[in-house]
Amino acid sequence: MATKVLPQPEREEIRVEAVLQALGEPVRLTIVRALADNPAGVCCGEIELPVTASTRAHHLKTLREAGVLSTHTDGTRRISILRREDLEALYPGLLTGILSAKQ
Amino acid sequence: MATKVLPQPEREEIRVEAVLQALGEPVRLTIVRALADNPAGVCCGEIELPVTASTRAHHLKTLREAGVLSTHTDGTRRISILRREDLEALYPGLLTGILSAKQ
DNA sequence: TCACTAGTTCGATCGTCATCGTACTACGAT
DNA sequence: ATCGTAGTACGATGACGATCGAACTAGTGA
Repeated sequence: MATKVLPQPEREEIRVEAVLQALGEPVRLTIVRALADNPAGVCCGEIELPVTASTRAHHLKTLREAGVLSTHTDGTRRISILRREDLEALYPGLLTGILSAKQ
Repeated sequence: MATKVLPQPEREEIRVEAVLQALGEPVRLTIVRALADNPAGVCCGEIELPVTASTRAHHLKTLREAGVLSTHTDGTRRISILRREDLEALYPGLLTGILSAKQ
């Protein structure tokens, strides 16, 4: 089945501006919250979003390139996982703070 | 001298999307870092920025309306202060995480 | 009163990006 | 092989926002 990890920045390549800009978009923040609720990873299509599939793919790419999430293939599906460890190492408390928002 | 506080959202009116969007802009992040280094407040013009005065005013307004900083008049000057307490109460760890970034 | 200084506001411009539809790729099942 | 499903890539469009200059406001000091 040869799962494959999609290209993403190394931990030391992650820039805080990119992370914040990625998180500062409502749809993407929804995605991040969904990923936070599912540490095992989520299939992109499972997250309910008010946008089409192509827009969804665009946001996932943005989040991946910013270093917020990691994506690996699983057959025809793509599983995304929040890069908690990396983000916590770089910006301790940031993720927790964001997720603690009462929305 | 009657200093006056410029209009800003109450703590419970602050939205995490607005905060993250405000912080996800390089110039504004520079401003926030400068404010973090000066808990007593900073006069807008003192922060070295690669933009004109009007753009600077625009960014300060954005940050104020997002609830990131507070501004009060002091004669002809305007002093801005990071709303650390409010942000820490709403999103504990967020600010610390961002500021701990090695840039 | 009359400048001078600090800063805002307004309108215009320009770039970026969120969104969409369509076409495409890749995997799985029949 | 063929079809269906999951998702991406591309090109176009429209909206938002970063930027600027110019005009304006307000406080300070001569």
